[in-house]
Amino acid sequence: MAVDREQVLRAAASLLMRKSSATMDEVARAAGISRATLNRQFAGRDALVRALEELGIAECEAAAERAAVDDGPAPDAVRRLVLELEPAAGLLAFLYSENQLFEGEELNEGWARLDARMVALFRRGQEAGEFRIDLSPVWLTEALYGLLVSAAWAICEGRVAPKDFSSNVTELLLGGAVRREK
Amino acid sequence: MAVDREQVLRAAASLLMRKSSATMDEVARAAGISRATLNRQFAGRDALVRALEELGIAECEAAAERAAVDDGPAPDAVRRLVLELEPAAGLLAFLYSENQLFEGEELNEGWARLDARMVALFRRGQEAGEFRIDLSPVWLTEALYGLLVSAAWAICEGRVAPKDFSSNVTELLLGGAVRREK
DNA sequence: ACTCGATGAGACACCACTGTCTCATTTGAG
DNA sequence: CTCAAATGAGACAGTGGTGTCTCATCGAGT
Repeated sequence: MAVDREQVLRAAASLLMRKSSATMDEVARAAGISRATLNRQFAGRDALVRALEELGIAECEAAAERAAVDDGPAPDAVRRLVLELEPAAGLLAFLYSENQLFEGEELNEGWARLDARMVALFRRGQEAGEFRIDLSPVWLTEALYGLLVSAAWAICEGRVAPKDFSSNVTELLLGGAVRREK
Repeated sequence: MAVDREQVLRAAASLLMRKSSATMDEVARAAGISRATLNRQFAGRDALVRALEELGIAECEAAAERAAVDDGPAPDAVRRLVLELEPAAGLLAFLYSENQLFEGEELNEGWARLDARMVALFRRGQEAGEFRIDLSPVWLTEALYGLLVSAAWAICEGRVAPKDFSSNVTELLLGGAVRREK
């Protein structure tokens, strides 16, 4: 009987990704519960969004863990990371558009941890001579987020095939659009 | 005396990029006019957003025109395009997060025109052997938008230097992150 | 069968934002 | 200067979403 909190969060994320202005009533309906129950679990819209933020951070950190981003060649680590991040891309896309979170000058320190991890990954690749040094690790991190969001959106809109998600992001991020002579 | 309509739109875009949920009153204040005047020029928030959309499309098309995206090598055309698109990146970032526009299943045909133009550019590059063919033109177009928005955001947040805007976007989109042997 | 906790449905007041109105003031042209 | 148009400030009700409440129902464990 007890509502599965995480399942509610996933339904909310799935809906809010497509319609960020969805009503609490719509969210509840999408999760298959009543508005009353939704409010019992999350005290207000803010709390729901915060919970989604926490979930997003947790999923990203879990993905980074599974991908073992600190091991092996950096390009391979990026490939593994994107692969593991794919299931969280939709949630990430929602949080990305929710700039309200960062408006309150009080951004969750989880993002800082994640950013630091990503930046370290790209910096490691640069120091190993695998990544070019004229693109800052910070920008590469931002670009990774941007590409993940773009890919999630494009798939959601049906513009690109879901199966191409990770290869699209990885190949563009690492190799770029220009044809390379081997 | 007559309020400069375009100036109002720019102020609105500048504010809404940072706070997409800004009140009409906040928008008016940011534009240096009263709410009454704002409502006299744009009949409601929808009209304002639509006007911003039109402005964004017009700026992108003007940029594509100035960049002469159909002339010369495709990679150079992309470089010129990004360069010309830089002033519109902020507005683009706002519109990008305003998925409401596309929610109403009635997307402005201007976007379709722009998309077609971008897709044609990337396809041209592929057919000339300049771009790799394992990344679809549609995805490259989406990625270009995503990188533009990411760069605009990163600069707005102070994470990357404004002067690196075009090189960051262009170099990553065309060359990727991996170091290349010349 | 009983009971207790959780849920759904609905009602309710509250609040912020919106759109519109009025009126005094300002601006610019003739 | 004079006047008409535009603007700013404020008031006003309407609206949609929110948070809270009550009450009936449901379901699982005893």
